[in-house]
Amino acid sequence: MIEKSYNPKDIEEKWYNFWLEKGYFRADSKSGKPSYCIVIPPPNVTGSLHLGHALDVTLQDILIRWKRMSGFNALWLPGTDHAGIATQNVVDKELKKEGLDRHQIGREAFVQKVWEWKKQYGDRIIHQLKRMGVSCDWSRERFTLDEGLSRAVKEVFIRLYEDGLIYRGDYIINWCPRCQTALSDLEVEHDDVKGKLYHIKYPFVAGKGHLVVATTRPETLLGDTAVAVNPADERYKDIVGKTVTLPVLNKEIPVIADEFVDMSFGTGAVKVTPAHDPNDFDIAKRHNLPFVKIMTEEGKMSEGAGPYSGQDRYKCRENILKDLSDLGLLVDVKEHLVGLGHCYRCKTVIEPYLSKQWFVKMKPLAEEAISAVRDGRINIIPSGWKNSYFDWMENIKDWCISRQIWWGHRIPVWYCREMQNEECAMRSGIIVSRETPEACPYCGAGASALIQEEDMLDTWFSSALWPFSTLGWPDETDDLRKFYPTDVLVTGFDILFFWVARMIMSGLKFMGDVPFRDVYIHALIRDAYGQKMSKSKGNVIDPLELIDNYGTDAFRFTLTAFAAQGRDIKFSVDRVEGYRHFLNKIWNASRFILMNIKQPLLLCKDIKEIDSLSLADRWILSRLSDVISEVNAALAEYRFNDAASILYQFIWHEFCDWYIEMSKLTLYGDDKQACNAAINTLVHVLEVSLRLLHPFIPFITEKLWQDIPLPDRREVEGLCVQKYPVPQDGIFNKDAESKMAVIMDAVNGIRSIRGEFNLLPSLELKAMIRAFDGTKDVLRENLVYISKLAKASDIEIGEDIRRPEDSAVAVKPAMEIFVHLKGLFDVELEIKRLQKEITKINESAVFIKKKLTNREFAAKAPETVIEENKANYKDFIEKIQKIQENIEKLKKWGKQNDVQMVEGEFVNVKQSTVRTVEGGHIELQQVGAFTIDGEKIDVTQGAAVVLKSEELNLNQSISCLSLAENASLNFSIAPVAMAKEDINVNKSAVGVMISKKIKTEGTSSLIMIAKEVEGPVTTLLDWRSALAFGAAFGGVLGLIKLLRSR
RNA sequence: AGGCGCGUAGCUCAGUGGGAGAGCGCUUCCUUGACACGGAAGAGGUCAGGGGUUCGAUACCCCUCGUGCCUACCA
Repeated sequence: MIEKSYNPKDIEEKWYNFWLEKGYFRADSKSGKPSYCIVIPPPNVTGSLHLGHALDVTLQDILIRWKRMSGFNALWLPGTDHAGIATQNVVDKELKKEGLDRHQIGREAFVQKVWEWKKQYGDRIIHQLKRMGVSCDWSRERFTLDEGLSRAVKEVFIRLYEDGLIYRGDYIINWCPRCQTALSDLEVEHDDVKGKLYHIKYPFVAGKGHLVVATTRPETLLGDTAVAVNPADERYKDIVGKTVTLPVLNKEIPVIADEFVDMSFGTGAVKVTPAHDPNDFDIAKRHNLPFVKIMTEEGKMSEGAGPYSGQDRYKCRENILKDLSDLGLLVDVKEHLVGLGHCYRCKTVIEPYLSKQWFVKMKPLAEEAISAVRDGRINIIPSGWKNSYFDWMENIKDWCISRQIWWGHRIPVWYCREMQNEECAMRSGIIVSRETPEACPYCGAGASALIQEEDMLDTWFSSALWPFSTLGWPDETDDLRKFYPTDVLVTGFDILFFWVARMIMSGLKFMGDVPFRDVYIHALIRDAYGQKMSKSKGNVIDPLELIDNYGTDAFRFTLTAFAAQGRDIKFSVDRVEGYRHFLNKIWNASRFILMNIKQPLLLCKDIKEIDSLSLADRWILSRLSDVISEVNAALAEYRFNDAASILYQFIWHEFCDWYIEMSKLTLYGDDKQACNAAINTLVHVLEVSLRLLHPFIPFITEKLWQDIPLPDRREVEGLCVQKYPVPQDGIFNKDAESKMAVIMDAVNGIRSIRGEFNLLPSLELKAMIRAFDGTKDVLRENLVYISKLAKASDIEIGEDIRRPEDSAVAVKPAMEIFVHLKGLFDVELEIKRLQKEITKINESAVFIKKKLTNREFAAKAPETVIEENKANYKDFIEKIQKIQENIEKLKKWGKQNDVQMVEGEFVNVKQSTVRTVEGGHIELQQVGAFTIDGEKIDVTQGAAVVLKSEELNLNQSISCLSLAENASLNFSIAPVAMAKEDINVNKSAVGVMISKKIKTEGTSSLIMIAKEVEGPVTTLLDWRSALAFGAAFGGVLGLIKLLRSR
């Protein structure tokens, strides 16, 4: 027997190992099945699992498991990324702890160290992924620095170079002074920072006067080689061509005219620092200005900065401002918001820096990539991201790919120092080669004359090849033939440009085909307040902690349920707990079903072979069929959250709340055949549901599925390789669904009355239902269900039912339900209730009426809409009328139902004792009868308890009176209704309970009876309070006051 | 500066040109033989505000406010 509640820890590791041992995740490059392939966005090898990964892989796993079960040769190719700068930084830090720095130990030793690090910690992320239950083909795991992938990187570099798409040159690049490397534009994060705009005087060399320039970076004036104004600027018309003196350095620089200058900004005059600003660089190129570098790679002032040489860039700013101020050249300082670039790895402020780097020409590559998306060869989902994609692609700039780091792919370039002939010189001695060259291929200089390029490639250069390099490219492998193009790429939008766009470009260039047909872009996960999670903010939720606390399945289901397209996810732990409850529900439903499979097994192989399916059976099978199509459809469109909620709704509210409850009737009944049909249906629906749920919550479904004693089970097989359900696994049956709707209406109607009158769930009700024709027949045929689910032992159904007195009503389409309430009835409450319902319906009715009477509507609205509205209106009006009739009737009754106080007396008292909850005991006195005014009253249910002791508390014995079980009390009392009206009591009151609770097998029901007035006792609704109350006031046997209706 | 998105129940969010849904939370009742990680019944919304298109707008368009993000060379 399985445990009472679900404990994920017991099963996850076991079944993951089972899957691995069976090799279920392995794809077959020779398979004849259609293939389906996803390459994982490779996490950083030194990273650890965060929520973003968790979401990403959960969605991929859902797709892969779904496709695998749906008969595809599914390959999910896993791997990790070497993450050049990030990994290098990590190892740098380690070295620092040892008091070392990578330059001290040298390049080779450092790289060796990183490899060791990778060996030691590189598996961590993989282990963490496995805990997510991912069904990757681990036999194909790749690492971007693997030999094969490195070969692909070299090959791509060389081919791009040969095609003239890679070049080397001096340009302004983004330089991180801390990481000491160039970065691509994408690797710079822009943040608006409060800064200042300084207005500085540049005196004219000839004559008096000066020009005022505005700058946010005064320290760069040391590298100024001109001042620029707009040629159209009237203010400076006569100044162009003059010479000004560069403050502090007293260098003469020209005033030039360039259209770039924005006349409206600052003073309209710009200092030009060609070596430290990309715009100034362009201006300088146009005007042949000199380039003066004033900073070092560490972000300190260099010799070019003259007297400030050696100072930190910010210290220098302070000093220069002071000097300018002293010289009277600083004329104004204004607050100014500056968009500052920061290194995406270390957040250091980026320095635009003139430097010799390698670049990829992007425009030619981008063109094809744009049309691939435009013409639909690649589908971006949600499609809103297409705009961003096009926008970026159409304005793409060349990609700086060289990095001054040691960990990664070294640029396969050598330089010939000798350049002995023209060709060699023409090529600047650049040798691009797959192998280390023995000699210069141009001038024949020997190996000793050749120096290898020190720089490494941007990590994203290798990631861009991931969809084909992992499949074996440049070799023409079976995998490549079979799985390229891959089917879908699942990732967050944060790497759309970094990675997705570049993969598309390189796939098209080198494979001649798109790398994937769909790109599914999911949301980013934020914390409960919508903030991005980051270590520095300390708001990071560790997925492994969630897994430990709630289990992988609950975590996965939460992520899935949240994964609505196009919105960020505000993640909170509470939600995970909620979905764990869902798993517990599944667990217990399974437990119930497995417990009820009776021996010998009567399980049938095919549910369609079972005759004598009941309405409930047919209904749930029909619902199942529908759910199967909906889930498949949702998955096909990447509507993960829809799929999750469809399943949640079905399992919990249809299967558990309705079907399982109904099945109990047949399960515990005498009809063997019906019972067999029910068991088969239960098992069938469970089995199919587990298959349906498997991609979402693989562990619990596998475990439970293994526990089902299926007749044709092959012991060794796992659920994860079973067929994914198709609609034929259910049996669609419209008739059953509409009949069930009638039954549900009836049950809901009765339950509503029970709930609103606060009647005990255990109280058996007596109901009458007025219904006609088909509805009547359906109700009659399925009376047992209504009786069971609504707890109504006595139900009468007919066309000419008349509403009994003291009954509450529920009006449903095609039926009116009356529930006898007898003494429990409260006219006022019922009238209020019904009037409220009328108000509600009336609002809708008025609205529709308005529409229907509008001539334009009748003329222009589509026929179907008009019909629909008419039908709705008719229903509303009928309902309102029926309810109104009921209200009228109630008002009449209300007059007769004056409340009276009646005295009564118990007779034939026998005594017995039961224990109270608190450890005391209650003496029960069995009563043969009960009289009021000498008239003998029958008692239907429960025991009337009279507290007769003078001073009782709960730990003392309480003498009670218990009424005979088979007696009946015709004018029973509505305890709750009374209590709601504030019963008033005084000290002479006697507490009376009519309660089944006191009987061993009983349920509870409570009545406080009171005489005369003094203070409300509304709160005395639970039986312990009642006992206490009775005890406090004491009581006298026989002195009973009853509220009596009529 | 431009672009994109969001604003729906107390919270987190679905959703659609024909008068609004879920989960959690809340209120009341209940230990009935899978489950209190449960069952039953309720309460709760001018669908941010204003204008327009339409027979009809929460949905489509425009504007405003609030909010988040992306891109960008404004010194």
